[in-house]
Amino acid sequence: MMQIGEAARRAGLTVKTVRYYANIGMVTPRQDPDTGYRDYGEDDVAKLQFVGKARRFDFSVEECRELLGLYEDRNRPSREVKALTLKKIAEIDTRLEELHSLKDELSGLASSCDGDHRPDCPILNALSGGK
Amino acid sequence: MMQIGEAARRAGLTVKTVRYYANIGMVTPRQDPDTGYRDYGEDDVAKLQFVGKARRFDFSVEECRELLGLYEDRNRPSREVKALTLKKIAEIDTRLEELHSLKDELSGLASSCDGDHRPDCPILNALSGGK
DNA sequence: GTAAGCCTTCCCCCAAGGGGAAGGTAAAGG
DNA sequence: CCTTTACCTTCCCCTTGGGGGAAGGCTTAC
Repeated sequence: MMQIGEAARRAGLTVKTVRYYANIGMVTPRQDPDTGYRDYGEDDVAKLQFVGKARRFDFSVEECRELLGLYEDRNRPSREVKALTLKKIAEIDTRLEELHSLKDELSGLASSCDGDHRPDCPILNALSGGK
Repeated sequence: MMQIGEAARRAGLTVKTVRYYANIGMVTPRQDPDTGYRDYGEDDVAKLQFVGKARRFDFSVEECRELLGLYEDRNRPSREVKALTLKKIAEIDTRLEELHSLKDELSGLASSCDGDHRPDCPILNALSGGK
């Protein structure tokens, strides 16, 4: 059993983040009745690592909570996990397309602009153009 | 001169958003001293359209404020506008790379998972793996 | 007279924590 | 024994870009 600092270090998270996860009921450690200190076990650290990794995969905190539930359920069908993953991939695809088209438009504008000392600027002209 | 609803409609923004831009001092209309109503002119609507479009290009509100300053300065060098645009393009590139690698990793996990009724799930195994 | 459709300010809400204040606790050093 | 150091606790405000809705004021139409 360890204090929050050690648990955070092992999970690669900040203390603030770990405390936040405790507050929202995602990873709830035991609490020492004497000191009031949170007390983390190995299983808690494993959950924190799991959540940290899922967050890095762009899963939201709510999605992490869901994944964590599946993770703890020894009998869940892998179907559910895969569905969440595919949904996340679809979201990433959507965002990729948006960013690609944004980049194309901005690149077009940038290449049409001299970028010198003179005031004429096609970028501003485009931004002020209708719609 | 028009009321906020009409200005918002013309700029393709919500009233809430237009009011927000007034509050943060980005597009500040005249105020009717009798009714207290905001009073927008054609130039204000043009600015709102400008900001709306820049926001759709993923410029932050602060960046929009900067662009708007340049837009209003008839003598600004186009260099400054181009620099902001290139910076934004670089940010988009960074995000694109992040999302690409996320997608690759998630796709790899998803394809290795049967997604059936059985509990074995390589996705969860990967998420619970070290690091 | 009152209902509709504008407008105003004011305040709380979201995600996912970060920053920092004020104060309790435990162990090591002088 | 006292103090410093390094932990820990709760509490509250801040971030982005507004959305939702309450409570109230106006003019116009019926």
